[in-house]
Amino acid sequence: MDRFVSTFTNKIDAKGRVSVPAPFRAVLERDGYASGAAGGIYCYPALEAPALDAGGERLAKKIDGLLAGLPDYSDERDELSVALYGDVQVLTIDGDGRISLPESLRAHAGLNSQVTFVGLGDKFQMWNPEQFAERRERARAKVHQTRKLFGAGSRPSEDEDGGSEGARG
Amino acid sequence: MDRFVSTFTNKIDAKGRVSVPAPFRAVLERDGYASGAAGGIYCYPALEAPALDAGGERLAKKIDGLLAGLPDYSDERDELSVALYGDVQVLTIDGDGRISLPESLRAHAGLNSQVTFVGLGDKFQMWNPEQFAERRERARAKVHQTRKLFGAGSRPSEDEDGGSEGARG
DNA sequence: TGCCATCCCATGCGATCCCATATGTGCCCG
DNA sequence: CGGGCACATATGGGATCGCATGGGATGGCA
Repeated sequence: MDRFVSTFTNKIDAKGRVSVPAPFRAVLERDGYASGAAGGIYCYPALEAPALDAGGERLAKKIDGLLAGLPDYSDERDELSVALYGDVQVLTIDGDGRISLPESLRAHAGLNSQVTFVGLGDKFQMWNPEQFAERRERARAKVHQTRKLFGAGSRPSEDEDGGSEGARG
Repeated sequence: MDRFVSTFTNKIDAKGRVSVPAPFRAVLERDGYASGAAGGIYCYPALEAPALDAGGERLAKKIDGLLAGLPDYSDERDELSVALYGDVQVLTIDGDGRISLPESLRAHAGLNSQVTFVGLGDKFQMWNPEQFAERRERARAKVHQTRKLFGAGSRPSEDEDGGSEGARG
């Protein structure tokens, strides 16, 4: 597997450390992260949410690509550069698969005792569990509506609930 | 055969494990699932039914397809990703053809002692047997009615036989 | 020299693997 | 044509491994 999927909630211990979910670590290793050695997790405050974005090399390259698409000295690029690179922290995973989150990052996401890791494919996010619960509800509602858009065009009978009666051949 | 068809009902054991019907396993293997190795079953709560949707690589690609059209760092994409990837669990099939269902998934589908596997072609669903029975009754009634509209009332009572399509009793 | 970050070790719990068993099915042989 | 044997599947239980988590030790930096 090579994508970040599903969600996990882990504890922050007294020293500010938190275990990175094992499946995510596996993805990071495939993504060029040499466990215990050089490399690291790129982590920065999410632009529009009280959460942290994080990922490996692939994420770093994506950010580069995003900036590359903008004219060199545009305001937009400067803003994005500052917003993205400016707050990036390179986190290292210790021998036990844990990272320690700097205070500045914890503050942005409102992290105190627990962290919810949310897989988003190319990257993952770290949330305060409660705030994430809200966000998830919104996201679900949105998918609901988006799905109808998709379903309308393609195969109306194949998706979701109507399918149960298709069991018999 | 390369599609999920028919229905099977298996037990959940004390550890929360349940056997994936052998025919479904066969489909999964053709779909890129390397038994015992990397890969897995992608499983998430169905949006409009108390059931779980599940499938192999083909299903995963479908999910990717939904996101493919959206710009990389838009808020919209993040939101969709949360709902799509965030709720997905990657289940691994053990050496005996069983998966173990996490509590979060079991809760959504109301699964306790038994699971009804329902083939839907590209994917399959997992239901609480009782809830599925209800759902099927409604569906059957609907079909009946629809048939009358078409004037195809040729075999009004013989069709469904109330069969015991479950693998075992 | 004191504080902070990293590393190492210990532990409990849950997940995974492996083996055993029963039952049903298909096949082969008589 | 019928009985028995071999195989596959589903299911239960025990053993083992990995992961998350807590605490102590060690080294670097101020």
